[in-house]
Amino acid sequence: MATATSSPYLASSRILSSGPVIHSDRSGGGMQPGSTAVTTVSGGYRGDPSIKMVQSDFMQGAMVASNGGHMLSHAHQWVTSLPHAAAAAAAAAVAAAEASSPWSSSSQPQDVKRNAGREELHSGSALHHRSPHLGPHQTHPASWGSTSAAHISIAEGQQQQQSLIYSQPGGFTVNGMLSSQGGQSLMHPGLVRGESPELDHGSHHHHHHHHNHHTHHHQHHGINHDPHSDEDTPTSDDLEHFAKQFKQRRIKLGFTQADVGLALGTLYGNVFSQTTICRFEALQLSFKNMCKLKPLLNKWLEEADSTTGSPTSIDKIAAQGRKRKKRTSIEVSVKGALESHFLKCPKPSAQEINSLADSLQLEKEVVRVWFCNRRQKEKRMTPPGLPHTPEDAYSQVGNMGEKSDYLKRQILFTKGKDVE
DNA sequence: ATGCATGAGCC
DNA sequence: GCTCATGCATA
Repeated sequence: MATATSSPYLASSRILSSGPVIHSDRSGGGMQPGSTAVTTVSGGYRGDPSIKMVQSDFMQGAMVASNGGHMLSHAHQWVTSLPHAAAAAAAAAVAAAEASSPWSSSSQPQDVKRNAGREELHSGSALHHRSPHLGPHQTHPASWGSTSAAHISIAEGQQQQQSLIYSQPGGFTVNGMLSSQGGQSLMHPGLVRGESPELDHGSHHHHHHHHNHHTHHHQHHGINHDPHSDEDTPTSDDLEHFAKQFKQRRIKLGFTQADVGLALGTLYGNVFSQTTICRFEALQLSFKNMCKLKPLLNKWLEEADSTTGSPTSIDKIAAQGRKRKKRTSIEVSVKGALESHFLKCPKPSAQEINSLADSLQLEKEVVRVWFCNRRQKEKRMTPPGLPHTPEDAYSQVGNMGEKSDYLKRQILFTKGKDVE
């Protein structure tokens, strides 16, 4: 009721019913039989803290890469689950205020938007939970590597200033209800400060290679330039180094990426997922985003190894009641088609998307989102399609001569230091 | 580790 | 509708 998102899927599923309900309807642009995409049906439960944790931890350890194969599913179906009564008291209150939006009925962070608190972080009590396991793992699934366009534009011409400090869905910390241990509700950390004005290029063309994107220099007000200080906009090199360092320390300390994400929540009120931490370590975030997270992670790092004996386990704040569309699995061949279209035209018009969707037998929305994600991927610090296995890396060092400096260092980066 | 998805804010 | 930050679900 409160939020009327512009999501086109609103029509079909709504919140109601208990337990997973499969809706197999779809209006406008539905898939035809023998479609090229499959929407898997499985998960669909609302966030259960414990499960979430387990999943995250598990994720890091196991890495089975076996794919049964895709079956052609008829219509798409997404699961709707009920925001059942298990909601935590505080959360319930917030959640109650809102219950629209196709799949997510979780409360939105409408409380603290950007601009809210921007004071320095006052770490009350540092808590992080250790993961009992600590498994050595890693087997990277080969990326669908065929990505050729490897030009990364770190922060293109248009600046958009996001809300860097909103609380996450589950973290109703803003309302001062951190039901956890110590209780103290933490405010949002301030860190949204100045942007580096020298983020080059405004070029939207990814069809030629630029080099040395990391070679930008900060030309600030002549203050101190301490790469280790979060007072200053770091260079790509700083970030790269920090990321590596961070990962190393984190592992030594015995924390998983998920642990860190949660700890950040307890420390600063901003919970992050395993995904984000992972992407940070792999430099797969935008330059700007990296800069934003660095101070936080740095802070955590300090807290972490200084507190190397503080058990204090926290409870996991969970995102309750989320109904999200099932992830569409796009066939490899179709991906190829999309990819080639992307190379020709990274920003297809609505019409183009429509026809493309039609020819590929995909929903328009799926295609649109695909392009959005693809574009976003292009903007990451680390170009997509880089080797993820030492072998590949070695083979690449051979003909390194033709690659850009940026790519070179990325390759070396992934090759040498990237160990977990 | 990564693919597809959501949503806020901007245009 | 786009970008950008972020994450669930999956491989």
